[in-house]
Amino acid sequence: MTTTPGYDKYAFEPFAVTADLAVLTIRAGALHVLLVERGQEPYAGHWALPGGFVQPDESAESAARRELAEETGLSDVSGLHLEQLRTYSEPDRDPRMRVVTVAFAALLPDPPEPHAGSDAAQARWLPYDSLGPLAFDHDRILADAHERVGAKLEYSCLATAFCPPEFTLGELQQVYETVWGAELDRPNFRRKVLATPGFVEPVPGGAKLTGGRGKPAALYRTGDATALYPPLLRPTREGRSA
Amino acid sequence: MTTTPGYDKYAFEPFAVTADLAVLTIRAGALHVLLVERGQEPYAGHWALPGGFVQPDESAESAARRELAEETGLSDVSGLHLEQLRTYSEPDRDPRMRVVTVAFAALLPDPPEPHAGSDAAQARWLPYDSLGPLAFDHDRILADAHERVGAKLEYSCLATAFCPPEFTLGELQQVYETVWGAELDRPNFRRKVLATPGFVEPVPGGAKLTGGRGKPAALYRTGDATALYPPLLRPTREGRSA
DNA sequence: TCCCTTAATGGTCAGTTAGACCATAAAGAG
DNA sequence: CTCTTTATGGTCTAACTGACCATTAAGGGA
Repeated sequence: MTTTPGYDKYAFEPFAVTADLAVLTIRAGALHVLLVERGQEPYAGHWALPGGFVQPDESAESAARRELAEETGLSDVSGLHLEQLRTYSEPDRDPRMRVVTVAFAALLPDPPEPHAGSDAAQARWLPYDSLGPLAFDHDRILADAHERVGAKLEYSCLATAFCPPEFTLGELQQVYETVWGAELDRPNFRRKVLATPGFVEPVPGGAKLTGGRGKPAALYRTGDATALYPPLLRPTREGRSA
Repeated sequence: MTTTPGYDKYAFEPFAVTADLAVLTIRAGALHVLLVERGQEPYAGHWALPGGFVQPDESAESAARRELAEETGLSDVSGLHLEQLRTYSEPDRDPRMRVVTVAFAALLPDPPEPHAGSDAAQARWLPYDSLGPLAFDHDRILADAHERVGAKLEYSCLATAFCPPEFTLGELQQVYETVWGAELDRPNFRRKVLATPGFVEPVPGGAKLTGGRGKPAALYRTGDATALYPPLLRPTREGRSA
């Protein structure tokens, strides 16, 4: 197995391939991530993104969805939004061996209590802010996931993936505000969402009443649109084009 | 080496990992792709994206850049834009063995004549339109590359990566038109580009004269901006939000 | 040499959109 | 019963886009 470039083009080193997940949700108005506590070295005691090896008969996407089901304990993850982020392949990302990781982002509506994986690792929802250093390069993967989701909110109808089947426009707005870390004007947000055909559609004859302290809000469901055109741009960030 | 999910989480199958490239350029107003002709089965005689195995001491990015240098014959590829697209890992994408491919898109200004790789495979620039079926799932990879680049032109200053060090606004506009397959209004395009600080900056005291048949165009260089805000959106495509 | 064509550049004008903001309605809390 | 809270509806203005016209400056051909 030579490593000389160009010497034998078909020499190759077998790598381990894993699928790791940045599972995001919004709980109590804050972005939360599903993390597992590592029980062994390296990074014993550190939090890490859930994930596992891709099996011979499955794609990275299949592996990610399987892991998602295992870690969240959800019986049906087929409808959840799962998005491939990118692949991390630096030679020294895992001190034990050469591991190539295909990273995914998953978006969940309500935070179900996490299910302890079969490896007995503790799985918990932790707030995105106030996270210590994660194991391996998972800080970077998580940051990439955050940035990707934030960007996709601009030009896609992805935000409803964070919402339960029926939701109010206030909840939808909170998704944007939480992910972007910025406040939005409520009437303007409302105008934009309702002006986009297929983003949301009103629930036939309902309005949410109890819990809230103010005027009851109308309930909406996810529409059939996937793209948001023109986009809903994040509040101006100075130096964005620098 | 078990494949039973959950049975032994740390069982893993070693995979071959390759980095494949969609090298794009614009030649004579048409989008061209660098392809190599396969000399052996499977897909002997078919065109394929250039690529190769990731070596033990390099990341997928390094491998992609190395392949890029080998296939194009360029001595310095360090300044070229290289972007990771996504990873293709379906179990049956290569009939010979399990191969996981990290795909990249590369953007080149002027089309240098391709360099025959060390495996003696013929490498050629072929027009993006009028391509027959490619080997493996490279059709899909190439389509994904096209879509990604087209999307990034909207909200980034990536277009100059297709241009030589000094270029006219007409050339820059042709990049957009070629990738998007749509015509743009010249004065409006000019207004937008010049209104974005750092997108392009004028060459100190020059104007392009000869070759062209009309009024000589001013020359510009790539600016220091990377993002385009607000974005330069593609002409309205009906059903975009459906 | 003198048009004619071509392409770059400069400008106008109206429709659309986004951001800021005010006003009203409808619930619960005290 | 009034105050607070939240949803909803509406206005107004600046910015931006898209369509379009005008002018300038080159080369080509009669």
